[in-house]
Amino acid sequence: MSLATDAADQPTLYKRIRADIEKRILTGEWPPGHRIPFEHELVARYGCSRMTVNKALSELAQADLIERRRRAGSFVRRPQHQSAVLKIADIRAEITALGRAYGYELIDRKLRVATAADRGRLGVKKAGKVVAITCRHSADRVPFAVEDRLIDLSSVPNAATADFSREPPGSWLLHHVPWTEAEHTISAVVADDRTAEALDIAVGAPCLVIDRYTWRSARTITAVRLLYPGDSHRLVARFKGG
Amino acid sequence: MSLATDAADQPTLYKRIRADIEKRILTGEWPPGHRIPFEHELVARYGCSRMTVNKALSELAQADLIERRRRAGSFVRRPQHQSAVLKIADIRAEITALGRAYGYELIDRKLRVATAADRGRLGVKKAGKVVAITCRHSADRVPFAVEDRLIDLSSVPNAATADFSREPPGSWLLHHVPWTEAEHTISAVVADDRTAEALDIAVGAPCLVIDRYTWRSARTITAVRLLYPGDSHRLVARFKGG
DNA sequence: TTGACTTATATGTCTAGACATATAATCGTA
DNA sequence: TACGATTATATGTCTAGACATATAAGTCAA
Repeated sequence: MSLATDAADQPTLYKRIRADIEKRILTGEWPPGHRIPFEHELVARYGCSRMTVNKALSELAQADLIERRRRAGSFVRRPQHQSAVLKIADIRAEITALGRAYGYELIDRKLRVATAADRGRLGVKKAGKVVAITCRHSADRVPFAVEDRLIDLSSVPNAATADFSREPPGSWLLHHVPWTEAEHTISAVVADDRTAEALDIAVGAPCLVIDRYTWRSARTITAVRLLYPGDSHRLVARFKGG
Repeated sequence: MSLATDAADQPTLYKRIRADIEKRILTGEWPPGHRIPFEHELVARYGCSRMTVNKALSELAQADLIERRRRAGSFVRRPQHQSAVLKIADIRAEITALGRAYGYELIDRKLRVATAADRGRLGVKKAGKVVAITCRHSADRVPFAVEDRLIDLSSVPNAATADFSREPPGSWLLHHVPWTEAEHTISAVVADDRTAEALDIAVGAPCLVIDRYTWRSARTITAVRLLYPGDSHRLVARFKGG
């Protein structure tokens, strides 16, 4: 994530090793797919112990700059062409973290055999059962977001009996179901009647939309659409570059 | 980033330690500002060496979940009230990467002494000169985004003479000016007359907005607002958890 | 009360080993 | 040739130490 700077600014060895490699990757000297020197080679080059180069390489791997493969070595990764990453734990945590009072309201909960629309949304073919939930999150008693969620009961049978009248489904899932993969799509819409009412905004007002799909090893867990008032809510990201 | 999963899925100790702490943070059990047990306490609790807990804590620090302070301890960070990270190199690269034909049109370019509004937007106090640019990006001849940009000439004097009629300012800056920090804010608005015309959409149609500020070590370089048609454009992020 | 100095302590980095584990490469066999 | 078993090897994790360093907290003097 960060760029290589002068060695003078980075007295520690592992940072220098990391910066050296990072620089070669970012300048294109080592293109995607290029094999980085083995740990034992770097150990020899820098005259340090293996743990030191291992720390440097581990951090580069954590930053997705390189990929490490046992027995094969470490390789420069293809840059995520538009890597948009959005990490949301859950809304309750988000609001609480902002120091505001969290409020939750279950608007609707239905247990049904998946309709064609449900199946399309979840990306499944078989017509199993699903739970459909509509609820509202608020911060300091002001509507913060409305949530429209579908949970695949064949993946999460427990969800059929969970009490979503008090605990938001996102938090419940977070505590009960581990996930392996997720996808977020951010877009914008204008509020329809139902949304406008739930968010207490005007019909036609802009809304920020986050669609999230969550899988557990190729098995769909849940699909959720979150609608935020577009003028008040913002997704902010701050990051370092070179 | 990742969620806590069963210990069975995470055989290694440092990952379990990391997951345990992560879970407590994400569930709010350990709120922002809370002091995490000292390394030596975790060493005692898990019965392992200090390097093992150090690795767990280092990764949490790298992921910005905690902050480590010498002599004081490790503390839960206030989550970037919604930690959204969005890295976009530039629109031209984005469109090209999608395999679509990139088109660019300069709509307006003005060189002026910064107005009060300009200064507010750039976050500077002195009334230096700025370049204000409005342009349009298209993909396969369909409007993709309109860009409204301000460049601080006291930070980037070269921008005064750069030819933005052919090269988009984002690409030009990327190649000519190194940056150290950036901030993105994503929101939603409805199209006004000018935007509707530029994007060839209806007035009142939803638009996704990305505001980006770029700095070079505390010095503002540029402020840009990108407007995308909200129904067609989407920011997609896919990531792994667990 | 303020400022300068000292001290205690938690983290930061590093070492020289160890064993585990996934897997590329090799070899042997059908 | 194709496939299965074996081996070599690079990474993954871990230990029990070490010294460095930033800094919170305490001490003492002006």
